[in-house]
Amino acid sequence: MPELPEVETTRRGIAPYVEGYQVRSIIVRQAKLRWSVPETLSEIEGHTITAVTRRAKYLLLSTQKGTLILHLGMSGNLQLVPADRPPKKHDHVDIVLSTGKALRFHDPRRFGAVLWTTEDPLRHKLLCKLGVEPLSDAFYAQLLYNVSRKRRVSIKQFIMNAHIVVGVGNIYASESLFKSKISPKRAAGQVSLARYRTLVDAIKQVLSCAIEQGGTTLKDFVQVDGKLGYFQQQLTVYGREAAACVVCGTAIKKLKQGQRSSFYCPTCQT
DNA sequence: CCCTGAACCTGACCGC
DNA sequence: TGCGGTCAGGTTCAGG
Repeated sequence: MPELPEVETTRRGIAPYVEGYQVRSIIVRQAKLRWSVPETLSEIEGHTITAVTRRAKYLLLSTQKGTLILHLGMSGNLQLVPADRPPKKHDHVDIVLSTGKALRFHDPRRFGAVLWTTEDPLRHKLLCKLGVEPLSDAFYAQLLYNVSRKRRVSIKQFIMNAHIVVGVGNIYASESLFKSKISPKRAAGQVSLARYRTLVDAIKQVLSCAIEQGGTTLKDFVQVDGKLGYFQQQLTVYGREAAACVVCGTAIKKLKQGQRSSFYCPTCQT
């Protein structure tokens, strides 16, 4: 379910109900997620969550004792529910708070993760090799240009590589390339500095716009309050195979790149 | 180091 | 109604 805007929307949604409150208990109904939920996660019980932050698509719940690391995978979501509400199918983990509410992790496909570290979370194995945040000043055209020289991988796969830049998921990768008029098939090493400037701007715009909209570009995005996000009909190419390009009317094409679907306008994007 | 493809898992949908 | 195949918003890992 989540791309970066959905994760950021989730972070903003839960923060007011979580920050400053104590964790009463952890309930694990299904420990087998992407990685097993560690037994040591119970160490968080009795500690106060001091901050909810995000790195890439990971949510970090900090306490004095350690940090709970959450990833929503493909199909995960977090909801704030009364702690005594009966769990539904795929409600794998509850973080029960002293307020009587629980942060409930739901994830049918179980590609998500709930981890615990007492070290600096940014040094964690999963976080330490991540690329730059797309909405930060550390993400700029010259960086992409330099890193992409001699790379033959497609530009689409290149911008989705989390070692380079994080948070550009499959939908927004297609959308950003359309906005910057670059073919997803073009080799990353064959993209000019000028075009990387356009692309970086497009990625920043597409992501921040989606965050402003509340991350509701995804049709089944469930917000923290349980409401379905209002699906904005604003995707210009993703999921629009054979439909008319919003700019020139050409039929949108679909192709597979690195096992993922890409959508593009063969006329506008070169 | 770079690149590709398999793997993890469930559910929805489509054609027969 | 059932069955098999395909597809889905992510990411790591093994191997060439």
